[in-house]
Amino acid sequence: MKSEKITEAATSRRRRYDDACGTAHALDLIGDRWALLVMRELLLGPRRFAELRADLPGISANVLTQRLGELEAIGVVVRQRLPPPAAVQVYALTDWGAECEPILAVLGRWATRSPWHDPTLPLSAVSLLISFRTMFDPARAGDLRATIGFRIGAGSYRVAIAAGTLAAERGNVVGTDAVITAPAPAIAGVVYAGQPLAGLDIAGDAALVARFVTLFPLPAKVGVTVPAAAP
Amino acid sequence: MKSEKITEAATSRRRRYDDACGTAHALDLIGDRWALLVMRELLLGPRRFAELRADLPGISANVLTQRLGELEAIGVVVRQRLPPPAAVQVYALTDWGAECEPILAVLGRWATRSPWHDPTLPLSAVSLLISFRTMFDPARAGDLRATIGFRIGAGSYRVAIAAGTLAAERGNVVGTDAVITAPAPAIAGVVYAGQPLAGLDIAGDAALVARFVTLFPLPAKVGVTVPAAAP
DNA sequence: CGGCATCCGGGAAGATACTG
DNA sequence: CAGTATCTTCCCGGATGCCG
Repeated sequence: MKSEKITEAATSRRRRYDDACGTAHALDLIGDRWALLVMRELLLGPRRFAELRADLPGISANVLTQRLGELEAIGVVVRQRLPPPAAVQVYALTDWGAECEPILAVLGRWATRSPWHDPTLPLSAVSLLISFRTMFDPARAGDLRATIGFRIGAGSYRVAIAAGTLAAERGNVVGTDAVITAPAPAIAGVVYAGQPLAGLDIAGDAALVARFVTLFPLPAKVGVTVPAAAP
Repeated sequence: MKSEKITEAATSRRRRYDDACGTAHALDLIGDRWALLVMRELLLGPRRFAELRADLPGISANVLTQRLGELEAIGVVVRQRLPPPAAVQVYALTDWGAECEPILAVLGRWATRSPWHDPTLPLSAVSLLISFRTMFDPARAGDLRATIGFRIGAGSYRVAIAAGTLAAERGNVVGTDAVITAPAPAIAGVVYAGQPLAGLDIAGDAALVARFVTLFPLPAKVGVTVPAAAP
């Protein structure tokens, strides 16, 4: 019964591009609305249904259920039941699913050039951390070596910079050089919209944080050359 | 009047993600059905409406009209009227629009690992040429230096390989070391599905073509570990 | 023929309420 | 908390027709 559903969802989708192009096939697999954003929210580790719903503003429960089922059917997401006592169900990316990160990175970099991109909209913690991976500029970091902890809502994360590389992951903040406690949009406002550092709760090396927030330059906006109608 | 339509289409779309994440904004801009594939068809130069429709199997005229209008409104496509005598209208990518190529490349590479990817489906000439850019393996090319011409339907293209780089563009085939005349799916079948070279019409250096078709290895398929239902 | 508007049917997405 | 059921909205796709 379940296997029928798997093959049905994976192979005989109603609306598909009949195209050998890999791009078209990718869109057949993960081109549905919300699909890529669900995968984004799983990039830093397994999540529960309610967490996903809370961090995907505007998704409805039935659509989330449907997307998770389809992503599971194509082998991008697996459903895991944690062992007792915490016998809750979580969703995780498969290895192949996790390989979607370059897709998110390239899409994000392309879109930050858009004249309509608004970095002050709501933002999930995972989005922020992944954006650090995407937008990190090794040249600006130079030989900086530091770790910074983040407390965002109920979650904690750590970012390590060393030898021109950046690692961002879920984890506790003990032993980091500085700890930032703030909502994700507030941090994004400082890093990506030039808002003052004063809005953040910073513990530890404040000078380090002041430098950290300069390591993620946005590409130049495309000129507002939207073709106007000829008079 | 036109400007109203522009701001309407670009800023007040009905169904949008309220998310500062760059990926989400990219999907707001070019996440609609067919949008990326329309951009793909323009990557090798301006095209006319009927050409686009012919190379996007299954798109309907009104959807193509709508997509082109939206892509124009956001500044990704421009409409050009060629000067007389060939006073026809063509659609072209803007500079920003052309920067979508890494998106197509990354999506395509990710999807070729799919167990359901079928390289024998229909394929447009542009898709094939762009796939050469995406899948080219410099290590396999070594110090090969060659040019190959393609006659696909009514169009002609040329691929130049030198110093471990590949260039693929529209252009005539004169002066190339070999010329392949065949439909795009037939060429794709040889390069990506291991079909015999015999099916292609080859003029010039046949040994070069035999090597050329080995320069585009596909990544390993993901194991068929689609989670089965527990018995 | 090229491009666009309009109408219609089907189906996916969105919102809300409800259940184990 | 983790979904399911139901209803509405609206996008996609196909057909037709208008107009240059």
